[in-house]
Amino acid sequence: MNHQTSSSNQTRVLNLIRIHQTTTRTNLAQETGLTVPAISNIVRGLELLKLVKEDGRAESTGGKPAQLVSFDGTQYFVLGVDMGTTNLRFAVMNLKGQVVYKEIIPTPTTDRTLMNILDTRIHQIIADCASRGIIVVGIGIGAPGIVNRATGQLIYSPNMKYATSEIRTELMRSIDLPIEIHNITKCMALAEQNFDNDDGATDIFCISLGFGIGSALITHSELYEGANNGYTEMGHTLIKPNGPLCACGNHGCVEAVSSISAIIRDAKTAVDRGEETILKTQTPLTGKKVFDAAIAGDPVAIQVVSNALQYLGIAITNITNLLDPQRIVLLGGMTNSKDYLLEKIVPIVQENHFSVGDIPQIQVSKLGEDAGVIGAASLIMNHIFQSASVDPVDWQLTRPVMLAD
Amino acid sequence: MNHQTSSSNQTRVLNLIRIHQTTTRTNLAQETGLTVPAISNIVRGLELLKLVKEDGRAESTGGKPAQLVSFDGTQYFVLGVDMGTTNLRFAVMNLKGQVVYKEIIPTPTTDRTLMNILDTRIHQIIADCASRGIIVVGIGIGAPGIVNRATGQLIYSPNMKYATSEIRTELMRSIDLPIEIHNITKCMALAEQNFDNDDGATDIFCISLGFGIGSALITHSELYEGANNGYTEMGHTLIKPNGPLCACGNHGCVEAVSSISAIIRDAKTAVDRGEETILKTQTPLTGKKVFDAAIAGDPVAIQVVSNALQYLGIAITNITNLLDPQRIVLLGGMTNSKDYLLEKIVPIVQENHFSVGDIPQIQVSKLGEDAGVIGAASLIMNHIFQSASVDPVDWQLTRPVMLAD
DNA sequence: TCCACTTTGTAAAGTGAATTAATTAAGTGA
DNA sequence: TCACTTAATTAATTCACTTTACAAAGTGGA
Repeated sequence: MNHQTSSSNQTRVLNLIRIHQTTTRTNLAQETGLTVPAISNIVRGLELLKLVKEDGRAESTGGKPAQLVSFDGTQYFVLGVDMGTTNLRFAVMNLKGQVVYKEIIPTPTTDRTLMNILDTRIHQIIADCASRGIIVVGIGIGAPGIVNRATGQLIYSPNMKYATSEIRTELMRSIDLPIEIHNITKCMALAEQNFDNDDGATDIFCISLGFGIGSALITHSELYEGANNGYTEMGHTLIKPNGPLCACGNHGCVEAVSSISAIIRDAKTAVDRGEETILKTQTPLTGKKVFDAAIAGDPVAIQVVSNALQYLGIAITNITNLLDPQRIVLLGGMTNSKDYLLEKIVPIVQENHFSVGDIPQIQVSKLGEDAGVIGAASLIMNHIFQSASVDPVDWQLTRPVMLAD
Repeated sequence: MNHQTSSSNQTRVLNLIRIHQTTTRTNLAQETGLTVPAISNIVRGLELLKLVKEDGRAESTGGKPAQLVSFDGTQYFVLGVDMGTTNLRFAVMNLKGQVVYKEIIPTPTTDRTLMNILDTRIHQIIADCASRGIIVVGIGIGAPGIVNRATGQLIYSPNMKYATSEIRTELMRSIDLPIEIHNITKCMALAEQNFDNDDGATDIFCISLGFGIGSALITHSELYEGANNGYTEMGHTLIKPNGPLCACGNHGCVEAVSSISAIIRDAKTAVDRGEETILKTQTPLTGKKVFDAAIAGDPVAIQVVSNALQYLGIAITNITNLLDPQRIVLLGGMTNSKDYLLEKIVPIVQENHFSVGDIPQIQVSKLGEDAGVIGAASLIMNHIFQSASVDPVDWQLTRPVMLAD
């Protein structure tokens, strides 16, 4: 029987420990197919890296009780930045996604102030944390729009017009830490995989429901990138022929029909038409106000929200019929109205899906508003998890599909 | 630098040689990150297995000319079976997909005759080949409908009503060779990846356009299976609200609007309405006849086909916007009218796609009617490619994600 | 309270696939 | 012909794993 060398087995063992949170050497040996002495060696290495720690003993199962081995995510920290269209969110967290520092500021409205704020806040936060003994090992950034992760360029971002395309390159000039940037929904998908995935699903479809609608897909336990620059946007699939104009220039995109922007637009139209609704008094209108009015029974709000969610439900049904993922996760501002959202959408999918058995799980992320920053930080964390090393030198090697030297 | 042990590196080297068709040891060393002596060892092993052969010398590049190493797919053979709704296709081919024996018979119309025919023809073909010195090492079967590859069960197949769900289990009773069964479009996707993939694309979306419409997806260079039984059917996504009734029971599925069945149905309806068309004289109507009439300029045929392809074009645009694959491949009976098909569909995608740059490649498979049998055979071939072994004992090991012992 | 048994874990020797280093082989070009 | 380049093998070494043996720490029955 041939097995694999440590560099590879070390990451396998690390990730098994991470998934189990706490386990035994014997169990790791069974799951990997390696022998117990080999596992002992590997675990010893991970302990030296402070990625794993001994954690008491298990109950005896008829013999010597096993020493428990558990993931130690508390020794290293990553800064995640969520570049939202309304707010910039910063969070420093450990490798378990536990946030130790958080900051939210309004998104500046011009190109230069945006870059300046990003640069100064990042420096400040890293310094603040350092003074508390918290050493940040890398920075992950999530941005709305199409991002080329390899080059770090923001390719297309109609909802983030004051961002330059060279955010990462510019920040790298003054910051001497690994920096990664990616599409915010793709980041969220990484967060879901790392920190909201108790059943270890390998195929997860994520939908972020905010002013825009984004999507991201995990297949074979890896983020699906898409060709070239990765235009993987469920929000810009056609759901309503000859429907409303979308920010992308087409008509009838899911985003143009089912996003918070679309709901606010339709609510305003109804108010302007003079329809009888409590929304008249709620200026400025927000998505949450329209949802709350619908939940409270306001007929105009119900009409507006139901219309949006009807199309969204069909769009999600098409995802289940096309991809049959293990789980569909909803994220973003709209999930503030979690119960109402699921009550409306799940029955639509159940009624229209193709498969004979059950539909995939459809759930709202447990990560809430932190999903973005945790996902952004996951861009960096995944390097650690996939190389079993906290040294950025080792991270490069594993990225372009196992090229050595 | 740590690399991996032979069992894993052997498959990497084998597949690199397969992709290059012919290459040099030095080049393999560069691509794998291994050293030349290590590659030499691995290649020697593959030569003993008769999966690789020496193949002359390269031109000198200023020093000793390199010995060329090439993939030898001619020593082992696999039987592929395409269980079509109208025809059963059998083909024996080598590991390069080169067919050495082919047979097409009409699909029987009852359960028992279907199983009997399958059983007797497979035995006969294997015996015939054996007498010519062609040893078949395994059998792959592609079936229309939902297939659980792990259990070998046909879960759901409205277009194949005379098939039992236990095709594989029943055949295994009398055939002492590895047998695999999977959804036919998923098989075709494997064929595309193995034998119609010169640029080494890692993310490919395949659509089979026949009496039904099937789909399959390759991501991260691996077949995407979907949850549970894998209901991954683009043909049953909704494209036309309140559209025609589909075989699945829903209304307005892509299959109900854009398949050959749908085209024939609409053509018949037009004829029945008494519209002026040469299709009146063409009984029984077939998909090809309607396409040919459209190509010849018959206005009713043009109307029927254009309507089907308009919806198909939008459905494909939604795929590009959602997944942005490197390539979309069209297969199945409708691709007999390849030029007309692409002329109609590509402009629709170009007009409606979301991405700023080019749309993904959209092309008709070069494998033609053999795509099904080659794909079915690929179920077996991939075991060889992924284990670098022709011994079925080794195949089991690599399937459930690297379990040893 | 032993004692046989089970399970866990380590220590030490052996294995095998990789590495490095040295050498041979086979070309090019001045 | 000679210096140089590139290709490939051989031989010694390294290192992650395995195998084997044994120690440690529990259970349970007489």
